[in-house]
Amino acid sequence: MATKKTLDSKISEKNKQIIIDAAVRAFAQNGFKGTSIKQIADDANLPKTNVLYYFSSKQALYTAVLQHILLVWNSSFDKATVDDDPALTLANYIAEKMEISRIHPYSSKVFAMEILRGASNLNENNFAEYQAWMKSRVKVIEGWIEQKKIRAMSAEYLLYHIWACTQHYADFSAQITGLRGKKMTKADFQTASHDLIKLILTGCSLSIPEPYREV
Amino acid sequence: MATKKTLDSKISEKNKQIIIDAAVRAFAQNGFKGTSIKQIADDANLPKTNVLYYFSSKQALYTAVLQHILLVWNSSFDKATVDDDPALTLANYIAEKMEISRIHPYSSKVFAMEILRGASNLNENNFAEYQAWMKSRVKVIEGWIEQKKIRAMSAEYLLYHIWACTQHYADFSAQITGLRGKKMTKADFQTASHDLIKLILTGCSLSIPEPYREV
DNA sequence: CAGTATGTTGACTAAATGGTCAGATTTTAC
DNA sequence: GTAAAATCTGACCATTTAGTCAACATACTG
Repeated sequence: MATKKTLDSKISEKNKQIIIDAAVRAFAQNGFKGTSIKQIADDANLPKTNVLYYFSSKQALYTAVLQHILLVWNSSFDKATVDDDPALTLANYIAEKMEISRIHPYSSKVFAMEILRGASNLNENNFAEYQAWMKSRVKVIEGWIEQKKIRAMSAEYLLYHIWACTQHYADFSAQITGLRGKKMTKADFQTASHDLIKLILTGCSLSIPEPYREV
Repeated sequence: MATKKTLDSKISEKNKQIIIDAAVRAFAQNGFKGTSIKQIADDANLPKTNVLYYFSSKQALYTAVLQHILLVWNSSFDKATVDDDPALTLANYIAEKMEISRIHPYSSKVFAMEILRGASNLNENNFAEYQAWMKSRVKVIEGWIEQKKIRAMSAEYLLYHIWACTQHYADFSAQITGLRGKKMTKADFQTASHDLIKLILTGCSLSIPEPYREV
């Protein structure tokens, strides 16, 4: 009885991962209701019943997908303090969020859809954690304002605006691609990222830190 | 044969409007696949078959909803020229888009979902029109830059950022409500709007026009 | 007012799909 | 090596739902 019962076997863990990856793509493209288990199973190269062996229902799989997505979304800003430099901290945060949009567009889309639909699948726990994060981050920004390191403004709205802009590049990629006539490359993301950093930092009356200065 | 065949009767027009309104709400909350015709019919207080009398299929109704939404989204910025004042023009545009988010949150959500899912229901025509709009608006902003009325920056990304922030207040309202513990009031929207205008205009090195100065 | 066009509706059908179950196969523990 | 646990899978079922149809009702037109 040395190994814990809850410790998943290698094979179980591997298959769950394959299924979740397929599910993220499918949910992002067709939403919860619009995605069938069969679709996910086909994409994962498994029979439908096998998917249901690992996840007892479509809802359970969807919940697992959401939790999985939340795990990925950590950033250095989570641990920033009032003693850090606001310009560099915010610039790094924006750059990291842009990179997440570039690398995990499907995750971002699933999350966006979940919020659009009313966030009814995010549990109390998720929200409590989120609220605590928000409270502490707002406090850091307000500390910067008190120290006159950054102009007076609403820390809450500032965070919303950073999220909105950075996530836009993942969530609305179809629109952006349609308007430009081609997909944004890695280099385009770099340009957009620096452009956004300049917009927001300048908007906060901060000067642009060295690593983000060139456009 | 005086009246055109295509001219809808009063009763037809009225019912179509009722159905579309119900459909916007339903699609925003459950997505295309997740919404049943019966749901829409119930919400519109009509039998399901009656809905199918006016719209030959769910897809046709959805397409009509999208076209209907696009109609609403005009703004004074559409007709701005390089001779207009950039600060006031952009501030007005942001304020208008914020107001649309406040008043038509369901429309914004349906549109966002459509883009998220790949925009496959927006036809060539829609996109061509959109591209033309974009091209002409970028030209205006670049004109301002040439005249040194506004700092050098990417006009394209600026527009994306304005859309992202303003639409965020409609599309992500569930998240915002969850984080604050209560829904944003009209006054909150006003504050957020002015806050955003200050962020973006300052970010463009523009001073805030009189009507938007107080926070 | 007669006849046609428009609008309304319940009954029905076919397909899709979430989920169950029982039995077969493979892996793991001792 | 053997038994138990974990994994795999096809057959099956109940439900939901988009869309059809035919009959009936109302509005419009000359």
